[in-house]
Amino acid sequence: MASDHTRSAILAAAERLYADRGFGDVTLRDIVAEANVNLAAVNYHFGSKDELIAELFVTRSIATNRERLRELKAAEEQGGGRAPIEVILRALVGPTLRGCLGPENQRSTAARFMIRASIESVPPIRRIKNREIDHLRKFVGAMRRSLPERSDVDIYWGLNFALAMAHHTIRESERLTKLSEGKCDLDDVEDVIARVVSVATMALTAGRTETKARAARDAR
Amino acid sequence: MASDHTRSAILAAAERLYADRGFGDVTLRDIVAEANVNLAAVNYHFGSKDELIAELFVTRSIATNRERLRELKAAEEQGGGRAPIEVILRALVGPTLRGCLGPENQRSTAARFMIRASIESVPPIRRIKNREIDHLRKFVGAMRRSLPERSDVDIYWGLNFALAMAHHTIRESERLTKLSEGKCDLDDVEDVIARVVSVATMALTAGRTETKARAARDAR
DNA sequence: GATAGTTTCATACAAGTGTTTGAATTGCAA
DNA sequence: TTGCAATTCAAACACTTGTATGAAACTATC
Repeated sequence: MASDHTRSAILAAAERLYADRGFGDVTLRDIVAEANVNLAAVNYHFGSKDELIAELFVTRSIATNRERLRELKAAEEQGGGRAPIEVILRALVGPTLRGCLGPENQRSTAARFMIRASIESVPPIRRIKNREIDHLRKFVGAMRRSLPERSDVDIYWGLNFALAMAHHTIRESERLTKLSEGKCDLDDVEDVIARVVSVATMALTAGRTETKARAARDAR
Repeated sequence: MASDHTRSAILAAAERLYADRGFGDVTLRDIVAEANVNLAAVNYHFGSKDELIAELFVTRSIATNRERLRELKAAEEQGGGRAPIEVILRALVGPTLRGCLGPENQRSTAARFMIRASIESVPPIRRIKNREIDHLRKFVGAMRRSLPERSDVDIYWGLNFALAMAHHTIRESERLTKLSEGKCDLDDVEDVIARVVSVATMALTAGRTETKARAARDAR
């Protein structure tokens, strides 16, 4: 297994092409041309196209998840096993947002790849995402400890909305920029994180949901 | 143009198949088999596969947008040109959520198709979605009138988050059900709408973001 | 430096795709 | 009925896709 040169050239080329042009119209032939390797090398080193994509995605999402858990663990240790909800939420959405937003011209290939993966949702990636639930449960646990008086249902909804805001902002960042005519600064990642965390925190700490829901329903 | 029989049979079959199996693995041959028409009929009546998909999506999203604007207009007229923010948000996310959620076994083909369109994001559909901005501007206008003291940036972010929660909940409804082990009832559409509207309203009406964030941080 | 295992390569394969063609059929008007 | 346009049809076209093959080139070990 001398140099791994071919293998990593394929990975790099594939990530770059997928990031730039999406999964839809990048073929194995495009990839091997970009990597200057033989067509058969993909199947030799990865088994199939789908496994190549899976490896790319797994690598990146493991890195994100590790960073998430690192932040979460640090926060809980500092708080003696119980972290403030904002810090938990920040650990949940911060790494993803930091990894995908920021000044467009200095976004890493990895970031652009993950944005694509978030937009296009191709089968091998979807399969991996479905296994992400165990990872999320760790955040559910931390949130329960942070807000013990809160019902499970509210916790789940809060988690869902936090992820919703983060992922949707990544997916539709271009549209938001256009809609707001540049007034929403998506390059200021920390501001975006603060906004998402703030709203998610409100969702989780405001008066009981049934009350809110009834109030909202009656308001019409 | 006697009966339109073939044309509408293709539309119905395509919508049903796409809804059930996704855009990825439904071919024109699948569609014409389901519709009991000849393969060439698709190109004869629609020009191309992409135009067929586009027509399906346009039809459905026009219907949703019309419903949205109907609710918005009604609300503003009732309020003398200015509607409460909750009602505006409800007009924004209500029709979409009502169209896509609800008891799974009684979801219309149209609903399941729109969920697919929201998950898979195929090129002809993406092109159409990009033209949705003008439609959203009408809601920006209504929100400005409803919250005149609010900055444009906050309005845009509020709109973004409202759409985020609605669309993400639709896209990931299966995962939320699994994560919460069924505790989050996605069949109760009006409850989902109330939750989304409630959180989005808080996002738009709470004190300035920095204040909110600090307050939330201090609240522990 | 011969040998065994790994990696690379050109090439072919098999299957599936959307689209086109041109003849047959149908439906309607003169 | 005749004529003409619209529609349907079977067939083929043109092309791309991911994958498999088997020989060649390399690499490291003895």
